[in-house]
Amino acid sequence: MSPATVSRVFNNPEVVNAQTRELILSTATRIGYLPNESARTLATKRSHLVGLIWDTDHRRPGWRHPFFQEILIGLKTALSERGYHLLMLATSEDGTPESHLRAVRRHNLDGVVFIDNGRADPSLQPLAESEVPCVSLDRPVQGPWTTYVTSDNVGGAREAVRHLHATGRRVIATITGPVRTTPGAERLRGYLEELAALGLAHRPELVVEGDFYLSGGYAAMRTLLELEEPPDAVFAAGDEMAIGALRAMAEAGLKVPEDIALVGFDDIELAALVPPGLTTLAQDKAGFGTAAAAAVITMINEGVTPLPRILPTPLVVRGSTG
Amino acid sequence: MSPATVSRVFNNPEVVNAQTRELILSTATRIGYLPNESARTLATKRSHLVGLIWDTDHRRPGWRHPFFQEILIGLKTALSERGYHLLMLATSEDGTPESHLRAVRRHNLDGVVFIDNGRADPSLQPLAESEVPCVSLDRPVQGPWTTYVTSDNVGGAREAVRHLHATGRRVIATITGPVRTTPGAERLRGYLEELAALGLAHRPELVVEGDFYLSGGYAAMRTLLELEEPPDAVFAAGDEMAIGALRAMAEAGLKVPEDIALVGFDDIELAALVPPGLTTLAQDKAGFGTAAAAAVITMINEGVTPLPRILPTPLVVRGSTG
DNA sequence: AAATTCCATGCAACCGGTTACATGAAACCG
DNA sequence: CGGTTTCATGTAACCGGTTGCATGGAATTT
Repeated sequence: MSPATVSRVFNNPEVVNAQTRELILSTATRIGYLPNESARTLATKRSHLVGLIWDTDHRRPGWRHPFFQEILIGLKTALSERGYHLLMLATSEDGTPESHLRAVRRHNLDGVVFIDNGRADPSLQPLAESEVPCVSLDRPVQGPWTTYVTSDNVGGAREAVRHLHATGRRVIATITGPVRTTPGAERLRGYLEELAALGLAHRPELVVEGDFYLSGGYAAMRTLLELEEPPDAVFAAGDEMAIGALRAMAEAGLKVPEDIALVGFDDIELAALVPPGLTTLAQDKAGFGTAAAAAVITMINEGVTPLPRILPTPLVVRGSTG
Repeated sequence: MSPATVSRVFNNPEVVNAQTRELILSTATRIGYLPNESARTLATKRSHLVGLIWDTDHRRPGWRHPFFQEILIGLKTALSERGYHLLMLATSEDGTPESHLRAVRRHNLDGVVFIDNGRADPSLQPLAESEVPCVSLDRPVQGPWTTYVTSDNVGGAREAVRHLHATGRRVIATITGPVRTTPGAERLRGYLEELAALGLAHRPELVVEGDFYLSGGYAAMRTLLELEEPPDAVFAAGDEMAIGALRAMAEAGLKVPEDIALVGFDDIELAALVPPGLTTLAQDKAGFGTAAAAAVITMINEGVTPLPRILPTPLVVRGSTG
C-alpha cells in the first residue's frame, strides 16, 4: 500500500475501494498506526487547533472569571466533537500586541477564542484585523473574521428591574459592574431603559459602581444604605456583588425580601445556596463555550462569519425577591 | 543564506558567526519570518507542547475544582516561560483508556499534566506506563516517567487538629472528603494520627464522610449536631464543606467560635469573606501549576523523574477558631 | 474486437524546517 | 611554506503526511 492510499482512507474514504479500505483500516489498528498531526498540518496548513486567549489582569492577580470552568468545558467538548483541540496561548509573551498573532501563525492555528478579562486588551486588535477566525466572549470586536458571543445583558437587566417593579418595589437601585466593561455598561443601560419604560424617575444617587467582586458589592450597598431615602430594591449586576450586598443588608438589620429585595446576575452556584436564595438572571455558562466553538468552526469550515450570538438570560426567582 | 544557517541561528546561535547571525536576525524581523512549529515538530519529534488532561466526571456535571483557574494560570505561565504551550486534551474521545495516549502520540506531546477529578479514571494508566513524562496533581501514580504534586494533606490535617486542641477543644469531629479520593483519605489519616498523638480517643461517630461540596458539609454537620454529645470543634476537609457546616451551625443557633470551632482546608477565596472568617489550611494554588510545570519540564529536558512534590499547607487563623 | 471511459492506485513533488556530513577558506603549526 | 586544524556555511536527506497527475486494468461503448 502506498502512503497516498492510506492518506486517502483517512481523508477521502469514498474514493478508495471498499476492500482496500477495510484492509488498510484493519492493519492500521493492528499495528497501531496513528496519523501524525504535525505532518498533516505542515502539508495542509490546517492544524485542527483553536487557540484560547485568556489573559489575566496583572493588576488584579486574584481575578477569576465567574464561570471560566463551565465555558472551558463547553468549548473543549464542542471542539473535540468536531475534531478540534484547544491550545492555551501564553499571556502576551513579550508584551507586544502582535504576540498572539505570531503564536497563531507559528502553530498554524485555525481559529482563536478570546475570553474577555475586562481590561482593554490591545493584543486582540492585530488578530481581529487579520484573516484568522476569531470569536470573542462578552465583548464586541471589529474585524472581517470576527464575531462574538454574549448574554442578553440589556434584556436581562430590564427583566430584573421589571421583576422588582412587579413585586411592588418603587425605589430601585443598581450596583453596576465596572462601566468600562461591556457587561457592566450594558446592564446599566438595561436598568436605565426599563426604569424609563416603567415611568420611574432615574435618581443618579441610586446608581453605584461596583467591581463584580463580593467586596465591591458590599461597599456599594453600604453607600446605598446611607442615603436619605434608601432603596427598597437593588439590582446588582453580578451575583458576587449581590452576595456582598446581602451581607451589608444583614449587618444593617434589614430583612430580605421583606425590607429590601435583591436581584443578581449570572446565576453562580452560590446563588442557590446563600440564604434566602438569590433571584438572578441565569447566564448559559456552557452555552458560551459551545456557541463560541460553533462560531469558530463555522468560520473555519464554511468561510462565513456568523452573526453575533446573544444568549438568553432567563430569570430565576428565589427567596431574595419573595 | 541557506535554510540550515537560519535554523542554526534559532537553535544553536553560538555556532554561527556573529555578523551573519545579526544579519539573519534583522532580516527575519524585517520580513516577519516565523519558524513553523509543525515543521520543527516533524523534524525533531519535539512539539514543545504539554497536554492537560482534565476530565470532568459525567456523573457530576456540576463538578468544579476549587481552584482550577489558579492551577491553570500557574501551569500556563510556568510552561510558557520555558517555551512550552498547553494543549487541552479532549475528554476520552472514544471512551477507551488508550485515547489519551493516542492523542499524545498524534500530536507528539512532550509531556502530560493530569488533574485528578476524584473518580478512579483508568485513562491515566496507559500513559503512566508509557515513556511519556506525566505529572499528576493530587494523586500518586505508578510509572517510570511519572511523578505527582500534592499538598501536605496529612500534615495539614494534623495541624488542624492540633490547633483546635490548642484552643481548648476536646471533642473534635471531622467531616471528611470522599475517602476514595487521595486528599479525602489522607486528611482523614492526619486527623486520626494527630488524635492519637494528643492522646484523644477516636470516636467513630465523630467522623462523617462528606463530598467536598457545600451541601455535603451541611448535611454532615446536621448529622454531627444530632449526636448525644456533639463536638465542640470540627475539622472539615474542604472549605466548601466547612461553609456548609457553618450554615448548619448557624441554623442550630450555635455561635462560632464561642460554642463550636471550625477549621477548613484549601483557603478558597470565600474563606476570608464568610463571617466570622474561616480558619483553614492554605493550599498553594498557583504552586500546584508551577510545580507541575517544573516537574514535567525536568523530565523532558533532563531525562530524570523528579521525586513527588509535597507542598506545605500553612495554617491561616481566622475568626472560626477565635 | 477495438476504442473509449471509468475507477483505483501509485508516483513524485511538496509542506518548512533539522542535522550529519561535505566543503572551502582562514588560521595555525612545525 | 606546505600541511593540518579550525571555523563557518552549504548540501542533501529526512521527518510523515497530502495531492495533482500519471498509469494501468476493468468495464462500457460502438
